[in-house]
Amino acid sequence: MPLDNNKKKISESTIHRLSLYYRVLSILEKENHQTVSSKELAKREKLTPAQVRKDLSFFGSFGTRGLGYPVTELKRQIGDILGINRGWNVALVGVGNIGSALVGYKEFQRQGFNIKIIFDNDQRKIGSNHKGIIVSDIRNLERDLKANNIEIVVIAVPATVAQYIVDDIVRAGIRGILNFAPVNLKVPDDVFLRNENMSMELEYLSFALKNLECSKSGDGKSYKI
Amino acid sequence: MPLDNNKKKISESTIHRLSLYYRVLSILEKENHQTVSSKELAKREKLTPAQVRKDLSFFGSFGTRGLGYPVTELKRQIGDILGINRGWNVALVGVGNIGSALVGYKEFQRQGFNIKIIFDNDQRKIGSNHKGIIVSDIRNLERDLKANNIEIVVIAVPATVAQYIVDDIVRAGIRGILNFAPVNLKVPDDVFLRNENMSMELEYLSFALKNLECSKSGDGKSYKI
DNA sequence: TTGTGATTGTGAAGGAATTCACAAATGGGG
DNA sequence: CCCCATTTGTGAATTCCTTCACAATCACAA
Repeated sequence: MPLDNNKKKISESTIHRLSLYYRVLSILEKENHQTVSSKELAKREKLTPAQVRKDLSFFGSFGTRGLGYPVTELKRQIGDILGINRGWNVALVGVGNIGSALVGYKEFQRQGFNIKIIFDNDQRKIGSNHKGIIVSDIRNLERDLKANNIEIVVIAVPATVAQYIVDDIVRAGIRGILNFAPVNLKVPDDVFLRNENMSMELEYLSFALKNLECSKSGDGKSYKI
Repeated sequence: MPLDNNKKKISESTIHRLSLYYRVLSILEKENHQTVSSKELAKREKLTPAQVRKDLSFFGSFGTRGLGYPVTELKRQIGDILGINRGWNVALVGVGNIGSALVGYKEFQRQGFNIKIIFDNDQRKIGSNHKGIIVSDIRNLERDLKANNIEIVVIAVPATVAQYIVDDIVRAGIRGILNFAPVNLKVPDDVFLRNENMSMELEYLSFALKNLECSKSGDGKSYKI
């Protein structure tokens, strides 16, 4: 048993919901709301007020009884928890279909993820300009990752080569990887790998539509067959 | 109490795992495996064998005791369950950054999602050719959705206009919507809406890296703080 | 034909996540 | 200055999901 004492377990879903709260709070802030109740927050994300309060309570007491949560302050707090206030240096590997879309994806910058460098192995792409960033040669991956203090790498290369790229990235000391290739990558235990599987939700829709006659269940989260 | 009898509840996570199984089975098929055990299947997706067997058991008995599951047959079965064998007519709204990436995203076609028509409201884009598809005027949305027998619509428009588009889509009778806009959309109860939030996994990485010193827990699914 | 090793399918147990329910706290109004 | 309406924070209860554990079954070999 390692030193697990006085450390609370935070589930993956709680973290994902923090992302949702953050987004809603950004909107509320623009709409000039001073405070927001767990009830309102829940309604905007189709959750329960208790869920919102419990999620937040893992990290502290941010609200005022009788009033709710201070919008701007809570947004800052969640940003701190998620670590997106500080900003991150991100590299992108692969400027194909998906890659080029990600370079211009405003939402990333807005959340503090700054794409500092882009890699590709295609001579025709290397040296070209994408939204102000010159595409680098993948052969200089390790050197350039270090030179740019990259902390997170986004992979948008064909599935067939993704594992080789990941191996190089890990060797370069990167601990955080977001993978868009539709393949399961192997990384050491001390590296965080997350997958973005864009077909998954479509397949869920497909399943839901196919079973339409059986209708949605109450919470919209599960289906009868 | 409605007529819930003899209807099993299938959770969202089970469906998502079916997607994973399907992908692995496609690979195993290419690698000419005849059969696969729950153990092997589990290993390839970092799950437990029991999980694999239970997931499948919700839908039937596809394996042979002592042998495992027949690769090609199981792939077909899961394809049937997910509804991706039959193919779906998909429309895309918005050919910006994300939209144009999705048009060329091979994985969609491979899973039976065929983008038949593309809409935009930008006069400069309407009429232009994207991977063999001529961009249609959003003003003809309802007419063209019906004319093309569209069943699923993918939304890749700016967050500010997404709700208006969705309202139109719902009015046109579409029951399945995949939303890439970073905003929470309202749809009637009988419409299936799924969100693809590409920042979410990056934010999860951010959280994980920020809390690195506290280390990963055993299963890599939760973190101590 | 029968024995053996492997693997499924599944109730039951265990664990995790969500919801409930209420005491504690607060701001505002009279 | 105190009461009331409101909302938080949180143990306890509940629901949901995963894992365990083993009987049932099968292919294959001898």
